[in-house]
Amino acid sequence: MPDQHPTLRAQRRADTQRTIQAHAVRLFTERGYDATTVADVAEAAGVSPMTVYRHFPTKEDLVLVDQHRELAAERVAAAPAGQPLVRRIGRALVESADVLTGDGDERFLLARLRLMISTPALRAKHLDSHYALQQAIVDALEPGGDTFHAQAAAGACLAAMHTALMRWAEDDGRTALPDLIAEALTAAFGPDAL
Amino acid sequence: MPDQHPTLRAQRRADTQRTIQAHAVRLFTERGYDATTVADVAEAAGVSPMTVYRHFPTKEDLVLVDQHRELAAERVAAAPAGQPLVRRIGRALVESADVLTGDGDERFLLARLRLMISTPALRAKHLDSHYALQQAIVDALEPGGDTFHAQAAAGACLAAMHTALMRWAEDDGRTALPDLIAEALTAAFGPDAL
DNA sequence: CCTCCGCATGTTAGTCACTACCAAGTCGGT
DNA sequence: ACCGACTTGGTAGTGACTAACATGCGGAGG
Repeated sequence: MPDQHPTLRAQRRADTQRTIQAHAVRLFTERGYDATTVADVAEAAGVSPMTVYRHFPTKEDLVLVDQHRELAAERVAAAPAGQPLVRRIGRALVESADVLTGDGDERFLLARLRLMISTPALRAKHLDSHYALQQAIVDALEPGGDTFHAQAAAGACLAAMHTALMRWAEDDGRTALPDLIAEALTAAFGPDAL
Repeated sequence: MPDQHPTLRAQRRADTQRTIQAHAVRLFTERGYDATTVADVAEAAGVSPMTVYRHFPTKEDLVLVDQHRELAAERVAAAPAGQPLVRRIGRALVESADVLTGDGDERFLLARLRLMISTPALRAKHLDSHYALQQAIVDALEPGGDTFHAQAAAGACLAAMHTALMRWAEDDGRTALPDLIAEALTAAFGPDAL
C-alpha cells in the first residue's frame, strides 16, 4: 500500500497537537493566560516544552489557529462579480461563518474567542490575523492593479464581522453567528448591504 | 513660585523621553525592529536599559504612542447627533487626521507608520490600539444601552481609516491624509458616506 | 526478520524582553 | 542647609523563544 500515507505518524502528530491545544485552552481559561506558562501546558499535556514549540511556534498560537483565511478567501473568489464589493465580501463572510459554526466544536471555538477578547496579547494577534485575511480577500478579488477600494471595503466588512464575533462570544453562542454577522453588516453599511 | 510646576523636572523627563524614542525609531529603521535590542536603544540614547523601561513600558511602545484616542473621541462626541453614525464618525476621523498631520512632525509619524506596517508585532499592537479607539468612540456616541450598531459602524470606519494610513505611508505622505481617509470612507460606504 | 532512514521528541545552553528590589544622586521647597 | 519626592542605575530573577545535538520509534527495503 504505497498511498496509505496519512498513517500512524501523521495521526499521532495531529493527536498530540490537539491534546496540547485542548490542555492549553483549558489552563488558560482556568488560571488566566499570563499566569500559565508554556511549561505548565507541556506538563499538563504530558510532553516537553520543546514539543509544544514544535507544534505551535508561539504561545499565542495555542489559542489562535486560523481556519478562517482560506475558507473566506475562497468564498469571496467564488462570489458573482456583478455585485458591489461590500455585498460580495459580506455574503462570503456570512457563508464561511455558517460553515465554521457547523463543525461541531462550537464550545471550543467560544472558549478560544473569550480568551482572545480578554487577553490583550491574543486580541492584538487576532486582529492582525484579520488583517492578513483582509489581504487574502483583496487578492481573491483583484489580483493586481489599484487595490485601495478593495482594501477599504474588505477591512470595513471584517471589522463589522469582528463586532459580531465579540457579541457572539458575549451571548455564549445563543444567537446564530451568521445572523449576527449579517446584522452587523447592515448596521454598518445600511439595509441594502447584503 | 509654587505653581511653576511644569518645571525643569518635567522638562527633563519629556526631553529624555523624546531622545529615547527618536533613537529607537532611527535604530529600528536602520537595523530592523527585531534585530535591535532595548539595550542598543538605551546605549544610543545614553541611558541605562532600566530608564528606557521606565519611560516606555514595552519595546513596542517605543514606536506606538497613541495621540489619536482622545482627539478622535472628542471630535466624535462633538459631532451633530442628527446624522447617521458612519457620517458622524467618518467626519470626526477626517478632522482629527487634519489636526494630527498639521503638527509638524510628519516625517517622524511616517517613519513610525512604516515600522508598524512592516513589523508584525507592531502591526498587531497598532490594530489593537484601534480597537481601543473604537471603544472610546462608541462610549462617546452612546453612553449606555445597546452598542452593537455603534460598534459595527465605528469598527468599519476605523478599518477604512487604517487602509488610508497604509496608503499614506506607501505614498510617503505625498497625498494629504484627510483626503485619503475621505476616499477610503467613500470607497467602503458609498458616495453618500460623508 | 533485520536494517537503515527519517521524523517526532527530549536535553541543554543561550538570548532577550521585562520585573521586582534596593541604592544613589538630584531637584524642589522650607 | 535640610528633607521629601522624583529620576536614575545596578542586580537578580522569570519566562518566551531558539539553536545544536542526542535519542528512540515508525516505516520503507533487502
